[in-house]
Amino acid sequence: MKLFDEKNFIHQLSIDCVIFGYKAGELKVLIPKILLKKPLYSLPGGFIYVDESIDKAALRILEERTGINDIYLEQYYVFGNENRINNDLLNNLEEFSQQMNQLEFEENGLNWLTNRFVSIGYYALVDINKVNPKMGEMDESVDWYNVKSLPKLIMDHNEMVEKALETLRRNLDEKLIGFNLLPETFTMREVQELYEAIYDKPFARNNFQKKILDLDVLERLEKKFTGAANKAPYLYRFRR
Amino acid sequence: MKLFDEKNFIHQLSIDCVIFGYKAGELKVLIPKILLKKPLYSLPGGFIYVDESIDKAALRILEERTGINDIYLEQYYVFGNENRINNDLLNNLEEFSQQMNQLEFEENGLNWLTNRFVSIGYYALVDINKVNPKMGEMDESVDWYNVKSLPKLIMDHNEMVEKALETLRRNLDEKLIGFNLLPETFTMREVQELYEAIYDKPFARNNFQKKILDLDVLERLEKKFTGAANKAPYLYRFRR
DNA sequence: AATTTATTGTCTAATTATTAGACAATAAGT
DNA sequence: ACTTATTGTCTAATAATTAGACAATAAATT
Repeated sequence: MKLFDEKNFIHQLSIDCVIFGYKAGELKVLIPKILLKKPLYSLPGGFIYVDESIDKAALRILEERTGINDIYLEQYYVFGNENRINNDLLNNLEEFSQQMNQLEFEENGLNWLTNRFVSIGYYALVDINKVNPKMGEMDESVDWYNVKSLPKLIMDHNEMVEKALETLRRNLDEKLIGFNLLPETFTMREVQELYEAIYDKPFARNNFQKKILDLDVLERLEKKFTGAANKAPYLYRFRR
Repeated sequence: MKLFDEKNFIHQLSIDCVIFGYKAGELKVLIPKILLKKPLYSLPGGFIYVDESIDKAALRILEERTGINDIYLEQYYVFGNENRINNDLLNNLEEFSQQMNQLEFEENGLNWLTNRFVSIGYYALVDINKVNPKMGEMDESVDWYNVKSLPKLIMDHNEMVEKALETLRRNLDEKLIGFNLLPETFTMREVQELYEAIYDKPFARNNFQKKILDLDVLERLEKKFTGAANKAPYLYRFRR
């Protein structure tokens, strides 16, 4: 058995990903549940090969979890407190990966995993419909959680999500990255509801529509007849 | 001789600092010159102890170079291309640190320095008058260079400065951090010239003054009589 | 087929923010 | 007393944002 080969990874450096998705008015985060007696929730993460760029490592980790490889992602912060140690791993060594005990753990050259880690935070924006969440080797399940009601995550991972959301908010208007969270085509109302979910505040419909159209990045397509008893909205597509 | 003790540092992870200062209308960066036959310019950098937070490591490195310990600094980006290897070091092994050769280098357990490195970029803002630039163990000199005319630096360090400047510009208005570059008291003209140096563009004097005063973070002190044949400007101090 | 309902797209007025122009105040030189 | 260069601030012009209004319309209801 060889879960991780220490020779190939940069030690004490990891990547953790906040994967944002959007559905039905809620901004969501993909959270795996780790297979242990006491359920543990953790951001999807991984390590960097010694001959791999950190961006490629993040893309690889994301593809492993989502099956998507042309994902929007951005490095946003490094979490490097001196006490960033995976105590949950230490406390659960015997259960970790098929009841391996401390001795076997060391024999397998896995001791480096119990050291202090510096973690590079990435956040990703995905069309939630395109994602086929895959479990990691140690996971029991993977689920989407509303960013406003996440479970307690290990270490400082809740703080990592918080900071990712702050960065997303700062970048949303400037970089026009929000459309990565929507399907190929969408209505203006869907864009507005997405923005309202991200900023957690309402926008005025008339002015929001003007602001988005003035960006000059949307292409208006045919109307979308929903069957509702009202004027049918246009569909739009993000271009460029 | 023991320059670096590999046991105590996190391997393949480094910190590099872009130290900004301001003088006479010019935004400057502190650049050490490394002691080798061919002169090499490099950002001041260092490594992280295994029991040290990355922020503390950055502060320690900055204090070593500037003598200041209450410095404003901010982590801004991680540079992690797979080819970030210090070729200049590799090519100059025999000169590196008192003519150490490849064999001695290995015997001293310094081989880890020739691996690929991931570097966390920090930028710092200092009052240039308070700084007493100190040379590192391998430096021949340390000098302030105008950010617009830097020498060719090793590896991707020029790119690191460029990205630090972009981040400084993005944060300047939002976080009001520019005053860290000025002495305790200053005139409005000096603030404006600082902003003009950072953004590399002129501002209208009347509106600039209004904008800065409207921030409500400056305290107006006595007038500054310069001896010039014109109205004496007020001195201001940044508060909070 | 006319009427009603809920929503969409857009227009205009009101408000606020930004930019440009102007000028009095003033410290020291002539 | 007059001149010069610069400072501090005011006001008008312009631009951007916000709030209010209303016609258009897809389908259900009468």
